[in-house]
Amino acid sequence: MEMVSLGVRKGGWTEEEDFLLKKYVEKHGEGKWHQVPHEAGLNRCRKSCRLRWLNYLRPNIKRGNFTVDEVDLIIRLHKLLGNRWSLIAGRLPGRTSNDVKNYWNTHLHKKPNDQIREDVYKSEMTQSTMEKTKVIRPRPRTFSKNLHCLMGKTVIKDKTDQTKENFSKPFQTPSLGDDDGILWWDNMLSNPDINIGMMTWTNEEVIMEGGVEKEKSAMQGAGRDPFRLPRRTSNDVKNYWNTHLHKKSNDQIREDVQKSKMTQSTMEKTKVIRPRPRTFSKNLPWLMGNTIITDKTQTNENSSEPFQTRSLGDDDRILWWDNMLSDPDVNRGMITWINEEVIMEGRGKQEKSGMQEAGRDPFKCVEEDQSGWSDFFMDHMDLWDILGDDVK
DNA sequence: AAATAATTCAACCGCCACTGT
DNA sequence: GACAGTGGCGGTTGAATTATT
Repeated sequence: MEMVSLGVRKGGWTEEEDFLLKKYVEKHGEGKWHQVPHEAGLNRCRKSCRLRWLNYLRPNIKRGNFTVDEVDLIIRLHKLLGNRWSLIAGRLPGRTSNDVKNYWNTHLHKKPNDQIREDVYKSEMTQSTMEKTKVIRPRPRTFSKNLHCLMGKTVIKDKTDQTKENFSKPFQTPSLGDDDGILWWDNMLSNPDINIGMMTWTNEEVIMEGGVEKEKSAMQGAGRDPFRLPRRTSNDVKNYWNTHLHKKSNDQIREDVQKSKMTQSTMEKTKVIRPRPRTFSKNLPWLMGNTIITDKTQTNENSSEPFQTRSLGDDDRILWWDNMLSDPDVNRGMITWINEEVIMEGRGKQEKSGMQEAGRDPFKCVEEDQSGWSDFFMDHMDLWDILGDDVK
């Protein structure tokens, strides 16, 4: 895992490196990343430092599963913005663009949207075994009909009937086949062309062609080149490699290990921080006999309070898990009025090429004292209606 | 229990836009 | 205008973990 290229460390970060980076950024602030490795005493490239800070060390990063509201917002914003993950993440307090991107790629990209919603909702219900979860819908906001970005638009009612009267209820997934349903909901179906059958010998031959040395390059090539193994995903190929082909070159691998032993022995052993697991298997031996205190469920009554972090005790084996969840300052609440303001303002200012023309962020923040501010606080139009209408 | 498949997510890579010279 | 340095972003990878067979 650990690699050294041109003297710069790669791979997982150690606690020591994290400490150095955090210490440096807290003292000098973000930015000037090219100086960070040298001045912080890190043998890392600037990009690696920046990424580690933004995605992991930065305060207020929100951990844990995405809520129904967050997923809802991701879907809508993705419909609006495409793969502009940083922009989408900017509307999800505490979430990083990497998290959003990963979530999209692993949960949302291949599933029908109604299935996504159902899954997330079920997941939330399951997680809350101690008390029932009340899903808090983002507060519907009202906007002036005179708002420049809304001029001439017809406001479409949310077909799920999520009105002011019932928005605190769990979201009702629109039934399948409801052709009067939410149209924005429908366009994210998975690609039916994916070959889900067994890996054939022919494909194996493709990989094996040319002998062991070519296996690895073919493996990489296949992962990157869709023409190499049509309709096979990189994951298919990877798993096939791991289970069928990898073992065949064990002798070669052992040789390589032997050869590299000399080099490895000179390398300093470091304690790499393992990625945090999202879920635990009930059968994990080190969890046996341990009591897990579940998250405090967020309800209407306590929605203003910070979440209670998971408490797993002092066991060294799970201490790191606790550490990763320990920041109580995370904004776990609903989308804020400011965020909605930002979205609306951005929509109004979009031009044909406005997204790029205006820089990477089409959403310009509006200061409270700027003109037009008060226009936002008006009649009965809610953000969801507007976004839903707009993305049709 | 072992093998296999699927999932997760931190990290890397390459590209692009911007800025200064 | 050309070039280099930098910051930022999205696409992708791959090890580890979990789920399923």
